[in-house]
This record gives sequence, structure tokens and C-alpha cells, in this order.
Amino acid sequence: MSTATKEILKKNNMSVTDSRLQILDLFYETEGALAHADIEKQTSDKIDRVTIYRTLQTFEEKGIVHTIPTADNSVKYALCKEHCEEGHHHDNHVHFVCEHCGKTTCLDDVLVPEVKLPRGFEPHQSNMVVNGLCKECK
Amino acid sequence: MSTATKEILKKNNMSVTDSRLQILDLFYETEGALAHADIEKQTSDKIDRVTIYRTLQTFEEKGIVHTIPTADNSVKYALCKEHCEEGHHHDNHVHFVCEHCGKTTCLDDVLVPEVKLPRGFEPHQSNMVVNGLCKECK
DNA sequence: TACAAATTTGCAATTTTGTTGCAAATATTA
DNA sequence: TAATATTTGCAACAAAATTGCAAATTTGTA
Repeated sequence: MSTATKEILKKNNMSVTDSRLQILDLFYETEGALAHADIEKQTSDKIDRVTIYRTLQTFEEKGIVHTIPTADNSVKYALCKEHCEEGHHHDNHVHFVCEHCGKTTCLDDVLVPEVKLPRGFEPHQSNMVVNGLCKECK
Repeated sequence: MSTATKEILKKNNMSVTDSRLQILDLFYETEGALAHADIEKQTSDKIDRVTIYRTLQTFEEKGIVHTIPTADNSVKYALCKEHCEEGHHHDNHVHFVCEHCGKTTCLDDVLVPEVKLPRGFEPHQSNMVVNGLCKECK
């Protein structure tokens, strides 16, 4: 329901609008990540494509969602589970993309392992995406 | 020079054409990965956009280059250093993207570590991208 | 509650990115 | 060198994303 999502918007100093509520609700109802096209299909036709782009961008800036780098280079978004503040993401968990159904899952409990980089490289953030088959598709 | 790259094309059963030589030379001259736009800028205007798309696709199929999934979801290509055969890539190394200069580097010696997935997930391939500052930009 | 200010939205136009079909040009093979 | 096969460039198209701006909605305040 919109009550909880409403609070999230307020907490982040965002105006509470119908589009934002619908899109945020959708994220909470959905298991796995969402692409722009998914959101367009699964929300009211009243919401313009452009609004969806802008909403996703705002959500990302506010630390509500994060983007996932997938192997096929399609942009996907998922809810930030915790610790994300404005302008600074902590989505240091592994993402899984199913090769069969295409669903992208945040493995919140699997942290991206540290790696030793060659001399001179200063790491700030790591991303890891695993492709394979999910439970349902095996 | 084109002599070496020419051999690579021949070895992979590809016709030796000017476009392919130019693009492959560019990869050998360039440290770090290249996006389609980079190639378009840095080759002769005689080479058509479409040809670049098709050449990159062919190179990938032949195992000459591989794609890199970056956090900003732009498609980048880098030379496969070794072991890549037609239709089967072994680019299981970590990629580094500099936040300052934007350069993408293959860390050929840093292998993507294995992670333990939750029950039910069957991994096939892993990708890891580290963001931060490179030697030059620190 | 009502009003002014600030923010957000939708539309239209445009840009960027990627794809396809096909004839002309180029490369390969014999 | 001629015949065959492959590749290229062009044009048209399709999809994805961005921008400016006026209208609509939301917010803060009286």
C-alpha cells in the first residue's frame, strides 16, 4: 500500500506524487529488478515515459534504488535494501541474472568479495553480476 | 602496424579488409577498452557506423574482443588476451573503470573470485567491475 | 482553507543508438 | 584474371533517451 511508500518519499524530501507512489509501490511488490520497459508496462498509461526516466533518476540520486550492470548492457534498477543515503550507495551485494527467464535478483546476503588490485589502482566500489539459472528455471 | 593484425584476421578465417585492420589496430594501440563512439571518432570517416557495429560483432564472435558490463551500462569492448576461441570466451578477469578519466582497464591477472550462492542458484559466468581511481588520476 | 511559490508532469521535438535490406565494391579462390 | 563469396555503405527504420516549456499538481504559509 501507498502508506509506507509515502513515508519513504517524505523522508527523502520528495514531493508525494501519484507517479512516484505507483513506481515505488511496484518496486516493493516486485521480486527482482525492473527495467524501464517493465515499469512502463506495469503502471498506469497515464504515466509518461519521460516521467519514468526522471523518477528513476531521482530515486537513484536519493538512494532509493540502484542500477545493476548486466552482461547484456540493459539498464535495470532495484531497491536499495539499507544503508543508502543521498548520493552514496552501498549496494555491495552480488546480483544474479537468470539466463532463462531474464529475472535479475539482488542476493542481499552475498557480499562482493574484495580483490587485490595491481599497484596504483585505488578501488572505491565493486560490482559483481553472476549469470546462470535461478531456482525456477533449473 | 597492420602486418600483425592482418595475421590475426587470417588466422580467424576473416577477410582482410581496411575497416577491420583499422579497428583492430586501434585496439592494439589503445590501452583500455573502447566504446563504439570511441572507435567512430578515432578511425577514418570512410568507415561507416554500421560497419563498426558489424565489425565489433564479428570480432566478438571470433573471440578477438569481449564486451565489458560497466556500471553506467555503456557497451565497451576490449581485446581478449588469450585463450578465447570462436564462440567461447574466457574473460574471467576483473575490469577496472576509473571514475576520473573514464578509462576501462582489463586486469588480466586478477581473476573474478568464486562466491557461494544461496541454494537453488546455478552459476554459469561471473562478471566483476571495480570503480575507483587509476594510476594516472590518483 | 486558500493562495502563492515551488516542483513535477506531459507533450512535442530532437538526439542518440542500434538494426535491416540491398546494391555496389572489395576480397578470395581457383 | 575471372567467378564466387564476402563485406561495405547507403538509406530507411526502430528503439531508447534527452530537453525545453507550458500546464498541472503539490507544498508551505497566511
